[in-house]
Amino acid sequence: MPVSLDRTDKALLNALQGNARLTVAELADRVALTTSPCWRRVRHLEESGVISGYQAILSPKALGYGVTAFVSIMMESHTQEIARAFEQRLLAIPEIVACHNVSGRYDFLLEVVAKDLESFGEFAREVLQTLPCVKEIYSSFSYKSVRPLRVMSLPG
Amino acid sequence: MPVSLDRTDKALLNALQGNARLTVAELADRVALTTSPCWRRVRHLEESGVISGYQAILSPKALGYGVTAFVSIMMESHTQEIARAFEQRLLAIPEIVACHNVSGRYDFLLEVVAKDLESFGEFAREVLQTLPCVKEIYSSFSYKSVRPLRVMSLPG
DNA sequence: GGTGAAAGCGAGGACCA
DNA sequence: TGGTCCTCGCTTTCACC
Repeated sequence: MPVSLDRTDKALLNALQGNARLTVAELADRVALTTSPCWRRVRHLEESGVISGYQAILSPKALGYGVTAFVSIMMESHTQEIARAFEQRLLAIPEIVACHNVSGRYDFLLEVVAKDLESFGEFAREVLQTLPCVKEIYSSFSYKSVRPLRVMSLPG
Repeated sequence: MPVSLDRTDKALLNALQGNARLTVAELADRVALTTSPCWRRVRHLEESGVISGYQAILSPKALGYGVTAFVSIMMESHTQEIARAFEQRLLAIPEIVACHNVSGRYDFLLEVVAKDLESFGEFAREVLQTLPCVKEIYSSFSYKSVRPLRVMSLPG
């Protein structure tokens, strides 16, 4: 599944991670190519699945979400069906921004946004705690996002 | 800081979170507008900071990163300078995809990618453990990303 | 808030080295 | 692979409702 990338591809990916709206002409400039080969490379990166999509990044603050929390959830049991059903429930909750099934002491790690601490408390009590088969919940709040943009740097 | 959004704005944001490359014409279609007002709305969302940017999303798998780990780090001390310096160190490490300063038992929560478990182990030992003032590290591995795309759903 | 139209530019393809 | 040129359609910005 890994795709081999040369220096130019990596430069393209780094640029597009910073700004997905760059025109092919601007991209071509940055990697010292003309538009055609540049465009072909980008298309190849898309088709090979290296670029899985383009996303507008929203500011939680501007949307009124002052609190970002990381919530670890321990399940009471670990059967396939329970996990699958649980994941479906999680997907339907809009406050959950990201969600991983993880190893270790807890089974799920969620990233949750809320208006403020109070409304997070309400959310935890009324939504998370009432999910079936939840044994334990641990919440940790983000004081600050050290790396505001999720980026996979590709040195190269 | 919160900006008030009507139904149409939310629809635009939901659409752009799914695909930042949608043309204004396509967007206008989806929200039953013509291109001009649609374009004005998008620009307003950008200028008001609701849309903080546009990003190409890369596939860790396609880049050869088979392992995603969440690493919790406990510091030995908590002064401003130490935290600041520590954060600078973290920012320079390309394997770290995301990073938050958090409350609770641990002080930092990192999301890290690695080729495989073995190379993660090496990374943890040789890079993370050798950072100054680290007291304790706890790693948890992602079996599966339940929500592949980070999205803030905006119902309404 | 909304429409329609005009100008300019970028995407995407055909073709060559 | 990379480069040149060409065309269609979209973006962007008018003036106006």
